[in-house]
Amino acid sequence: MSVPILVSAAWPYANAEIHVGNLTGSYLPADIFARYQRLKGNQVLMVSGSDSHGTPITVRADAEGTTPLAVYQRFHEGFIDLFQQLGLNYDLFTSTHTQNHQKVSQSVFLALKKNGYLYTESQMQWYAPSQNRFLPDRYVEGTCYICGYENARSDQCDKCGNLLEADRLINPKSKIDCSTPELRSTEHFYIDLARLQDHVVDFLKIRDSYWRPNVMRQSLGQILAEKLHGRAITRDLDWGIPLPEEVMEEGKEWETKRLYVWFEAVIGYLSASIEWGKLAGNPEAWRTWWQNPESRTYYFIGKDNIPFHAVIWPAELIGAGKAFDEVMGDANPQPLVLPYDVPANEFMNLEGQKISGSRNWAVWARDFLTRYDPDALRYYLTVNMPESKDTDWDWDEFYHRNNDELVATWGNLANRVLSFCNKYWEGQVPDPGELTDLDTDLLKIIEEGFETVGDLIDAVKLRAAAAEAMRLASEVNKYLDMTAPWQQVKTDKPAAARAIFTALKAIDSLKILFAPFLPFTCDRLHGYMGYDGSLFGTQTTEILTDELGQHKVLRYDPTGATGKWEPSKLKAGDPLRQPVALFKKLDVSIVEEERARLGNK
RNA sequence: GGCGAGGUAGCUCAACGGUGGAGCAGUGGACUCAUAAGCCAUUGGAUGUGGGUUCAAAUCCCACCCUCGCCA
Repeated sequence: MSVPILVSAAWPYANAEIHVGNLTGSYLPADIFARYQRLKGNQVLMVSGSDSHGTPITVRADAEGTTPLAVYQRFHEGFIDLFQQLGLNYDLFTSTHTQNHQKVSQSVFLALKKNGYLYTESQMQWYAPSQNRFLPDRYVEGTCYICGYENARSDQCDKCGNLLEADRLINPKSKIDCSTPELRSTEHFYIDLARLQDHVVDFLKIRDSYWRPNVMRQSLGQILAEKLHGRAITRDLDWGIPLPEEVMEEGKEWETKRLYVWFEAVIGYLSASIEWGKLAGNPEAWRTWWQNPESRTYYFIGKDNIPFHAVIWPAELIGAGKAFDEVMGDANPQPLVLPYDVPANEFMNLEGQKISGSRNWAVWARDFLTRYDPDALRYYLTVNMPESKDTDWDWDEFYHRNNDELVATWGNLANRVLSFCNKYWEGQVPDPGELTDLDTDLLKIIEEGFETVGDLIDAVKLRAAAAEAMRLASEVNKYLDMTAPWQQVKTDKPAAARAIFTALKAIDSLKILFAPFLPFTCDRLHGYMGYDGSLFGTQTTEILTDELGQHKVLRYDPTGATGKWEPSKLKAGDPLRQPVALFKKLDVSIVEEERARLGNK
């Protein structure tokens, strides 16, 4: 039975490079999970994209003297480059700056409106007559009316720390042109979360038994403590998604407003699924994951995003419901599937301190890959993944994990057995004759790994799953020491053949157990074991054009993927190839070299 | 100052109500197929401090101390 599984990975915000903490927080666990489910034969759809709207991007564009579009595109292309290098197999990695996403977001907006979950309200906001536009809070500075500090932001003073009432700021100035702004009333749409609260609480209670406690605490716990209240979903800005035409016809003032980025970015999971279907030539395909009660949707995110994915996004889905299909013009409207799990990770620190891009206290992923291999990074980030609490990236630990576990336990195991076999049986799997209990016991232990490792991945306990696979590799090393084929080969070659056959079969199985974590090296090992073709499909990029311009996407082509989550079927006489070491042993000097890079710009 | 997370073997972390574990490091040993890798044995612990609940607490409750983060 094949289950539809939607793997949603957090949308990286397109105004900064990706560091190792971002990877281990959401993108990497999503890929490991998706690869496992693909090997299992489930119907996997893994989607994400660049979050390309919002004030931080306009601020950066202003600072660099360029456009928000250029800022977003530069980082977006960097993300795609990184994800290819690291083997993150998105079925579609797109962007929120597409015509498709715009239409889907507007449809969710209209569906919420149709169901009565939107209302409008006025608020006072700084307006710059010199530019004919409203200014976001962080664009207005002035003198603090409490402490007299001259560069206080309009909403808050960095000197005395007080929250300020915008209309009492002394000598307000626009940060853009130093002109004097004035307060004007502006009207916005709000989502009526108070009226959706009961539905959201029911949704969360059903999932209480299997969600991570930290996620439950920040969703259900928070709601029960503080209640939900309406939240503005539009703002005065020109970079972002305009309101639907139906709304703009209601009044000219709506033409200058955009959807708030927190409201539309999460809709990306839905819009990307729809875009993927169109690209695959099946525009209805998205319904398999979004309208099928059997479908399971997983959202891999960092802890900073919990309220948006565990509360607000479900509220949007509940509030839109069948009306989404109606707005999109479908004759047989169906409700939308709510999140099955939100396995949010905590944060990864770096050498004992919080990662900080501005202080260059970070290990940048693309920079890392110029010196080390992707599987070495994937392994260390997996065994040190912050699944239940913050963890620490430590270069000395990276060095040890790489050399002592990846190289010594697993890589060396594959290498020693393949080399030995090539030496004495001329590159063929030897005929074992009849297996002894010792042999079948080992093979049984390894076969059980497909259950134990698989169950752990299913439960999104990835670090435990990787540790279990490594433990099984250790079992094979023990078996080899017990049988000692290097001695047997001198006195009893059939016995040596039996041991090497058994070890080869175990390694062939371990190759699959490790594949979700270490796809590059497992694919190479697949070749050394004599197979043609690869375990997984291939990644491709494409440039697409729509009314908003061009956007680059990363896609996944499953054609030619031969990997299956099942024990080895290797048999006597199968040909093998000459192995090359799977992993690079690192010199201890890298620890100090890498530490010296930190904090320097 | 408020909120949150955490303090378990030298290091990184599991156990989260029922005899304190793993990996690495350390020590001793046998082996040599392999990237001087692997294997066997073994030394390390008032689970931050003090109280409480319980037949039973690293685990639940309270106070305090320390670390880190977020907000201020």
